Amino acid sequence: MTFTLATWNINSVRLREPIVCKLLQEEAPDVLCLQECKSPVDKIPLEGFRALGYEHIVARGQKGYNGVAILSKLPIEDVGGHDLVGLGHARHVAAKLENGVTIHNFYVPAGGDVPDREVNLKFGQKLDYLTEMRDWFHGDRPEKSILVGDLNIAPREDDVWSHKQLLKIVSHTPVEVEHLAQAQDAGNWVDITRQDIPEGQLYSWWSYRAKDWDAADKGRRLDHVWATSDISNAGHSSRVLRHVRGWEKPSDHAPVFATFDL
DNA sequence: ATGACCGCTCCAAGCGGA
Repeated sequence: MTFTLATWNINSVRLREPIVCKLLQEEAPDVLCLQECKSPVDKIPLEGFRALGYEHIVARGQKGYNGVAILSKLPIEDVGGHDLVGLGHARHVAAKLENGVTIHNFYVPAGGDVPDREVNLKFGQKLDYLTEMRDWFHGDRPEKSILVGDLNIAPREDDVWSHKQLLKIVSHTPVEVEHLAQAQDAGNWVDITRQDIPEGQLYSWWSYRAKDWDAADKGRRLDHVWATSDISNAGHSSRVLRHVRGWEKPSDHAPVFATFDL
């Protein structure tokens, strides 16, 4: 079977409901993973999603911050949410499809402004979050699994508009890239997006602050799709829907899609 | 400086985003 999954940081699910519905109508992924819902679960506007065939939803939410949700046309089972680092944040939820594939949806902490844990508590929490991801996957090796989300790190030189200018900017510092690589290695996760699109600059986020995000094109690839090798060894293809960044009242992130032959 | 915006909240100034 062909299975299409998308991940999208939508920066408020209530404000973005119209363009979430537009994406579901135009692209019809089997599963859409959302981050930064910024809503308690019982306040997520589900009716429009249900009307489009997304009747299966698992989510974790909190008021005003964070929040992750998995919308699915296929039946899914809620297989838990991990509160890594004990922050009390809604940053992870997992769901299992009837074919046994597990989907992890993560929203890794952004990490604040200063890339130094001695002066910036949030940066330390981000590194600790990635360390706990590593330890979790090292102790409980994932199989038949897909991991997506806003991981808030652009690991490769061609994942940012200027490697040199971003080396000391949170999201592209060497210490973050190393922590992300260790979490990836611990689970033997394959970077599906870069396996499918190995060459060239590729971004999924552009700041709201730029006057013309498209012309400036100072982006970063913060949103990722990973899979275990039992899934990545079959066929797959990927795309970033850059044009969605230009929709009415947009998120600052574009959705990242992956299609698998399961 | 990428660079002066966006969305949230005890409703409005401050936090967080990255």
